[in-house]
Amino acid sequence: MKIELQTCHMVHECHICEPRGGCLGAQLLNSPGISEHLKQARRISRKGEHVFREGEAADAFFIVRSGSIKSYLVTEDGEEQVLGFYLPGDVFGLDNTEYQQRMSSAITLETTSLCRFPHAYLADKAQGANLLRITAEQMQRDHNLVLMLARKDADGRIASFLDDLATRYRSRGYSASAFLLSMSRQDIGCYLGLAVETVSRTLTRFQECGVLKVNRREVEILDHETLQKIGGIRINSKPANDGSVVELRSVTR
Amino acid sequence: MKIELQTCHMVHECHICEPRGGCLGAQLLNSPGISEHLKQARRISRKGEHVFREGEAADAFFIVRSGSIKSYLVTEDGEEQVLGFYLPGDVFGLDNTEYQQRMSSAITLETTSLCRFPHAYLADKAQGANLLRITAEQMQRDHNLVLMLARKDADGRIASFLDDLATRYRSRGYSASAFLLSMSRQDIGCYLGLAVETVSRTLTRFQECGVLKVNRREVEILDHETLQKIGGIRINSKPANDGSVVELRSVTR
DNA sequence: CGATTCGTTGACATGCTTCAAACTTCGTGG
DNA sequence: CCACGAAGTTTGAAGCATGTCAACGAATCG
Repeated sequence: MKIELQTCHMVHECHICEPRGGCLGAQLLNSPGISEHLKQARRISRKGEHVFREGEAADAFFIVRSGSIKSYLVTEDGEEQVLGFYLPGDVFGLDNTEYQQRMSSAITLETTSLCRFPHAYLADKAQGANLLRITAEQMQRDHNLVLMLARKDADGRIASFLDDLATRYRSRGYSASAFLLSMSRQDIGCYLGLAVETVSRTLTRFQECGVLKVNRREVEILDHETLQKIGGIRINSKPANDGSVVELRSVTR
Repeated sequence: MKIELQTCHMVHECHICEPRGGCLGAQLLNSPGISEHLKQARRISRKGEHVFREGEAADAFFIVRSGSIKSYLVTEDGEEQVLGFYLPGDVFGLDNTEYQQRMSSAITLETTSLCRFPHAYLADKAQGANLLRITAEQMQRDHNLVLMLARKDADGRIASFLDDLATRYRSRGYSASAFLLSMSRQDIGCYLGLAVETVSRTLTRFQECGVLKVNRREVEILDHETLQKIGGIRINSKPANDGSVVELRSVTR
């Protein structure tokens, strides 16, 4: 099997954001008079380097230009819990404590190019609405993870995970059918609350069923529909409004 | 068994917030010239009434004065996923989409008194820092839930859940050893990703081990230490800083 | 007072973890 | 460039924790 692999490398302009309806990064990058400043804030990290660690002072957030980022927590016993993965176009680093300390750590999964945006900068430009959107997106992601962990079995979690990756790649202009996993089985298991062996076995079984092809980090999705079916339940996008009135009773004292 | 039960009812002043170091509610309530306005915004809901539903337009957030609230999502197949419970002093309703729609539903678990704060009001008073704190707290809670679902077994989840309730009650001036569960076994299971039967069985076993006494909604914790030990791992409060330097490499183009 | 919801308990099935081993790939230093 | 060890991936076997199904008693509600 030889898949036409699409990697995230060498994307040097933020047009990756355009298909998403103009993300924060695009808006900031296109604002007049600041391009030069931002270009100086561009950084490249090699695989396995931390962008920031839990507890550090937070004075900036980031946008992925190319590569990928793993967000994770460390528990008391030294185990890690992966909270999510950030792909090109994703914004991260806005989830800080009230004292502006990092609530999680962020590490590169491969050679990664980032843009760094100082927090103060955001306040100056009154990008409140954008900040709101990023925060809302982050919460939606967290809720989705909770839903997966609480209600789905291994098959459902893996299928949803792959489907989510495919969707995100598509929305950024990459192939949704063939891509390279930048994270290890370990990371996937740690994200989905599964043992590595379960991740591996499930992928193998999916392959045997003809849903996808997988070889190490290379993934080719053959049957998106079935994959989504296996993924099953997800957050209801439409309000569960059955026509009933709001029941909140008001009592003035 | 007859426990001295402490309920949340009849708390009519927000001094419940004081022990927490002055919460948003206390600050807003104590601000000059607005008390009257807020008092008019006080509402009482009976058990099982929605404060808001997923998808509705969001124009206000709330603080629990007495009673308790369940926050939840509805999945495509009509199942619900509980995201959390709010006790007296807790702020909720700030987690909205970028279009100011509710991301989750909120329903009362018992007769509940709330204060309603219009969003516009928050902006006017420049309570940005407080809003930041609430959002950060919300994210911490979400992360904790993810951690529980991904890494803890049934015993650990139940123990952590009870320990968390105890801690929150203590910080609000209630007894941390004896309290009344306002949520059903169903709700607890739906929150922790467990079947009702598992919740029931686990509580029974904890009682047999002498860790606690439980009778329906009445809970008395006999051995906090063991409960915490069972709860096991939690988010590491201290940064995992092993003295290593920040590894982010900067490259100016 | 009957109907319904809630909580408990038992028996059984099973999906996932754990343990173990082998193979492959990767990185590093000789 | 090769050799070696470390790390990542896969596969198998066995054990067990949790879900499912079923039944019953207790509390609650109208």
